Amino acid sequence: MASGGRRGGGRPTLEEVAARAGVGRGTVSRVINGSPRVSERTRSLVQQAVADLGYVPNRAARALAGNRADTVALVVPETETRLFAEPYFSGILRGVSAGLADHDMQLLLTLIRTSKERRRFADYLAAHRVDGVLLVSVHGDDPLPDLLGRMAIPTVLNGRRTAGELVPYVDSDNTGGAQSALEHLIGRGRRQVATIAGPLDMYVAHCRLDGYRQAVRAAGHPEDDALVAHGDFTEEGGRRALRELLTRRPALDAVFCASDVMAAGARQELRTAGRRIPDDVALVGFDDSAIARHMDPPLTSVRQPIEEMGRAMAGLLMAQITGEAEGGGPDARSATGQAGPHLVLPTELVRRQSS
Amino acid sequence: MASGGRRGGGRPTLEEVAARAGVGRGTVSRVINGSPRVSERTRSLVQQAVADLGYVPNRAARALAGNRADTVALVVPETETRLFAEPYFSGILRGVSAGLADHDMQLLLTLIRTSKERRRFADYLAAHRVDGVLLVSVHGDDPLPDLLGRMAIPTVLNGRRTAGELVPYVDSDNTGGAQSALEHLIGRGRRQVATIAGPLDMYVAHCRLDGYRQAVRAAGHPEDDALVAHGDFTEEGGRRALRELLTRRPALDAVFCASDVMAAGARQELRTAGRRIPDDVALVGFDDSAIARHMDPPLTSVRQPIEEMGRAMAGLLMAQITGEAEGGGPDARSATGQAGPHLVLPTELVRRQSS
DNA sequence: ATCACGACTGGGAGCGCTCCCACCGTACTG
DNA sequence: CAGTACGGTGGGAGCGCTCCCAGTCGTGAT
Repeated sequence: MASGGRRGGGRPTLEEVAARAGVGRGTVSRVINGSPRVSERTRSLVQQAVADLGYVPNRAARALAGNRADTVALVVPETETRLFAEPYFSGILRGVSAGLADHDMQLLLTLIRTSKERRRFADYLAAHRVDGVLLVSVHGDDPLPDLLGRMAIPTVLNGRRTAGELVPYVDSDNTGGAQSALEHLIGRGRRQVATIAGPLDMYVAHCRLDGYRQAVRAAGHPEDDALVAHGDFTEEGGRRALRELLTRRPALDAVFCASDVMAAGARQELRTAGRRIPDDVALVGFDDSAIARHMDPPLTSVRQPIEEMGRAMAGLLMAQITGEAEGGGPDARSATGQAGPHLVLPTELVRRQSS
Repeated sequence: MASGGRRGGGRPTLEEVAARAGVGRGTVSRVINGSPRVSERTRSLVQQAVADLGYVPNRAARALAGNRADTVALVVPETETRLFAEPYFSGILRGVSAGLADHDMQLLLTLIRTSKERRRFADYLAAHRVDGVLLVSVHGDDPLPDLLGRMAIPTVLNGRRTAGELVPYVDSDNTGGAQSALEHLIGRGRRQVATIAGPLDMYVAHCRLDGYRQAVRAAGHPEDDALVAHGDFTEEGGRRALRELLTRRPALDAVFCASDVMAAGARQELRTAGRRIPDDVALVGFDDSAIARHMDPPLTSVRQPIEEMGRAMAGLLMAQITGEAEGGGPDARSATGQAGPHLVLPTELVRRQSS
């Protein structure tokens, strides 16, 4: 009576498909998994049976027998509220999802709230619940990437922690993006271009500041540290930084902000100070978020190819999982403790009325 | 030596824990799953062994043997770009994740890209062995919820499709939110309050328009259909709708928009028309998104308790899965045509300078 | 002391799949 | 014409767990 599964009422099993096709279990498995060691005739026989029965392999059984999971985890530290307010996260998600779909991989989403959860997460992984991990928004001091490395779990970071990142990663060209913003500003005749940089313990902030400096130097402008202020990627930080800048260099005629949110803060402060945008001061942000489009005036900003980054992350991870050497990485190899494969995607300046 | 599992080298199994604790496999299982039919002494013995060995149950094995998955899927139609541009989605995600964490459930994220994928989705679910499904942003004509119902897969919707929604859902009080916005506007002396409603094939748009109408009526204002325009929740739609309104009722002194994005479009058009906000025309949006905070002037908007909605969805789903609602709950069966359990959470008006 | 009856406990029987080895026939080879 | 490769195939042996049925043991009633 109560034989058979209770829920999902009797989906066909491998064995049933085999019986129907008049072959053995092993053969069906081979067909399902695309093994070449099956004759064409048998293959189509099996495929017919699969179609007839509407057979779909049972993931749990597969995972158990195959010692794998067909699942990758996307790990997000929830403390990163910044992340959540932006389309950034959604874009990554989208790209990852698209990149994974081609491989019939599931996407497990893990928000890490507390350090307790972080510890528990290692156990999760240990229990073989995922074949690989994608890490979003890792800080320089995050032990997770290295932990994963030690456990030999394929990992890909979104953005590197330091210049010499060893774990495979996908990043956007932050330095280049900042440079293009500066070239744009300088090209339009701005002489005193200030910048509101992010906190330097974040590598991404470092890069953007670097791009700023390089462009200033390349243009032959004097390098003036008084034109550099730091924010914490928040609006309030942007406001504070702009007040500093205005105090130190009242004659500045352009500000490059390391994020749109800080630019929004800067804009408010500029208006308060009676400066017109872009007439008196040109403003450029970074991220090309919704804020940029809706700001008044609309904000020129550096766009990252977010969705592509997600897709690239999925690709890099799959390459690791399937063990391919993968010709995707331009220079680096994951061979011998050297830098793993990585991708740095180009950014693009989106010009709007603020500059 | 190299015997045992190939990857993640030999995590302890139930059997090993049993051996160490000097008990049987079944007993360990009982302890792990919190069965009461274990003596206190044995329990602590087992717990000690679990701790010593760092045992973590293998999900795949559990899923296979127990015919369940300890996993729920969050399904998002990717066509809803609107969803992705907003913190809405992230908020839901956050709430769901939090609500699920208490139950040790995994969150599987599924973006549905094409209608082909949508059709295959049933198989997908069956094969992937999901214990329940959370559906975000379902349209009125979406067959998925009913399909899931027929397959007896626990489901919770985010927002209902129609007034008489049969599938369990969590929604916010859209009608009430619109009402509070209108009361606010009318309370501040606005006489000709227009609205930019959403497309009426979306129930949420219906509700917000309803709230508008009810409040207008309650205030004793004349019901003027010329004060109602429709947008499609996009910025351009908002612009177009506002132009219509301005043509029909040049003397309007307030606009309630069914979304912040449409409000952003309306704002641009108002400015183009030389109307000052809020002096000439007060503007109120819905969603309290990032745009609202950064708009110029900052936009008064109706906030939904997004994260709580996510949490509530998780809770409702878990109740279904564990069977708490499956006979004892309020009209649990959706198959019988009764309304399933649901929750409608209150909204809150966030006042800013635009009104 | 005997019996019945719970409270606990051990372990067999799978869940549906992959892995892998033995095996089959056939087409070559020497 | 035996010998030797193979491409191709069937099915046994688990993967680590849950379910469930027999025990085993104490206890109270008779």
